[in-house]
Amino acid sequence: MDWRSVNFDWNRARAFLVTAEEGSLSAAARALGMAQPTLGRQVKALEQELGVVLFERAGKGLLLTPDGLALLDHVRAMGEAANAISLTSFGQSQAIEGNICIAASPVYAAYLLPPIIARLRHIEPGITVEIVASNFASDLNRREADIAIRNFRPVEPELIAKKIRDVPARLYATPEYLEKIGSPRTAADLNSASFISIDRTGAFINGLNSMGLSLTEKNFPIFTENYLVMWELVKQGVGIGILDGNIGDAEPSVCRVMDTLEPLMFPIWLVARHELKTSRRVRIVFDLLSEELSK
Amino acid sequence: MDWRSVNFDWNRARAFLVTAEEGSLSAAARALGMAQPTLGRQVKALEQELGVVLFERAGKGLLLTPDGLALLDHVRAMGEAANAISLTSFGQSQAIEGNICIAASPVYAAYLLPPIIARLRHIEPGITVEIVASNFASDLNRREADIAIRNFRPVEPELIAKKIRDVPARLYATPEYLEKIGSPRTAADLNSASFISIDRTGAFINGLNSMGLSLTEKNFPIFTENYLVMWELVKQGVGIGILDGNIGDAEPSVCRVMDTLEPLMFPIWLVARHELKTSRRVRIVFDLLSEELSK
DNA sequence: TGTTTGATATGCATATATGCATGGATTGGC
DNA sequence: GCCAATCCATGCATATATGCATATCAAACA
Repeated sequence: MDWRSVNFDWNRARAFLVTAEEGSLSAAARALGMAQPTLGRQVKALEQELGVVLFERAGKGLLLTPDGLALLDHVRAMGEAANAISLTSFGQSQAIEGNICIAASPVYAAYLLPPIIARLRHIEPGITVEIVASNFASDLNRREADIAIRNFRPVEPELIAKKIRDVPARLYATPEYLEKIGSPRTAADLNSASFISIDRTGAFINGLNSMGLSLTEKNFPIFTENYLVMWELVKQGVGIGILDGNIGDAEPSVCRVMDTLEPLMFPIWLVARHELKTSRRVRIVFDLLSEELSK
Repeated sequence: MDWRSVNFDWNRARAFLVTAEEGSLSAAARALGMAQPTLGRQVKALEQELGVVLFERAGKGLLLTPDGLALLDHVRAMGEAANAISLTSFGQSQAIEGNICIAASPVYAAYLLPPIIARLRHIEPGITVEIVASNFASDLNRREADIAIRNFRPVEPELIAKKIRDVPARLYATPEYLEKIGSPRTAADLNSASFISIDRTGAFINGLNSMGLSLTEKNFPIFTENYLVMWELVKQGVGIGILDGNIGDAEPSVCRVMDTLEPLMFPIWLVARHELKTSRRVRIVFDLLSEELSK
């Protein structure tokens, strides 16, 4: 076969791809962990090598030329293939040493993961861990994470998912706050209580009312989208918040609100890519997470 | 997006692809026009980078491992895309044939441009060149030229201008002439020297005096508006002339006058129409001029 | 068994690419 | 209209990769 046609610098194609997708050399350099001048020179070199003007240098940022646009599709294909190489080789690597990236919600990342990570580091000191704490489901297929802890059944059919168990969500507040609002014992007693809201859409109210309460918007004077902030507010005695029962029960400064209330149940799913089946490292961490989260 | 998964050395993937397809490092090196040790090191580095053993080193030739085989499909996909990039860009770079008109002063046209044009013709035989040698700024907007070399910042805001660098203007004469006037070493020694003037307005005298000389009209017995004529007069030992230091220094028959004299600095600007951004042909010539004039 | 052939590794001088620091230019906000 | 922020380009010291010459190795063959 004649390989001359692929005999250009492939790294420069990578530079072009990331630059085009990110929109600027600086952003691309940050994404790739390289220096901006390096990427600039690589793109310029690719233009010379291919004899095509890829970008218009336009003061702020770069502008893709029509020629560059025409090439972008093919470069994207290269990137997809490169991604597949990376994922496949990651799965085939039998080395236990290496990095594992775990995605979880901020609450789980802050309160559930630390002791598990500590144990993992003790058992397998060769494994380093990266934690992506986000409320948004990380894209495992793009390797934003290797393992994800989610509270819903994953929709991606190509992913491996394991349901760990159902956990209760309960209401918590400080004893001082509960005393202040008259130590509520029935749902009606909570009609004048303050709740810390964690969404704007009203789904939170509906969820609580489905537990048997009858709350209105006036019960939610405080809003934050951040669960950790909500929890700190609850611990400070500002109002009532809802949280995973296992985490709430472990916090000594708060207590359950109306223990008789039936808790809201939700599932914990552990999700991984197909490489789980071939990579020892992923398997070890997955199994450990599964075991610890079942407790 | 997360680009970490494509952030490995793509050239090493190319090395793996061609090696696997050709069956040996030596054959792959021949196909790619590289040295065999280079390819061997690239493949080895890829194995380390991915944490996968790709080849079994077996005395005669290499043997693909199952892991390597699993990756080969994805690497082939990369190669296919790379091939598409190469073909597409080749088709697009076909359109560079045509004429380019370059405007420059007669001196630059005579002494700076010829080697650059020669190189351009060598690199891009499809491009033909027209040179407008004039002291008057050609009107690019009227397409009197596509690219202009000027010694001042262009005033037209719609033109694209790139400052190449500042060049020194120095005094030159033949060694014989300098000896004849007493080998001048100070500014005062030049008070009886003959200069070849290249303007009538007196700006030339003022320019020289701003360098530290103290000349009067009697020092300018010869006038020509043509720099080339002036330079020939200097080379014939008629008197002292001023010229771009890079051109003057390259002329063996003359030498600098009073080397201690601080040279008069003036800029070189490369100017083009907005078309530069869309025309590969203009871009190629512009970049070449920029590169060569920077030397 | 010795020899030839075609392959992969290694040492070293050199070429090439990279990062850092900085300059220059443009945009957006106050 | 000025200032700050952001982005691209350039110069230079350094790190990295490459090529050449050569050593080493294994298999085929006389």
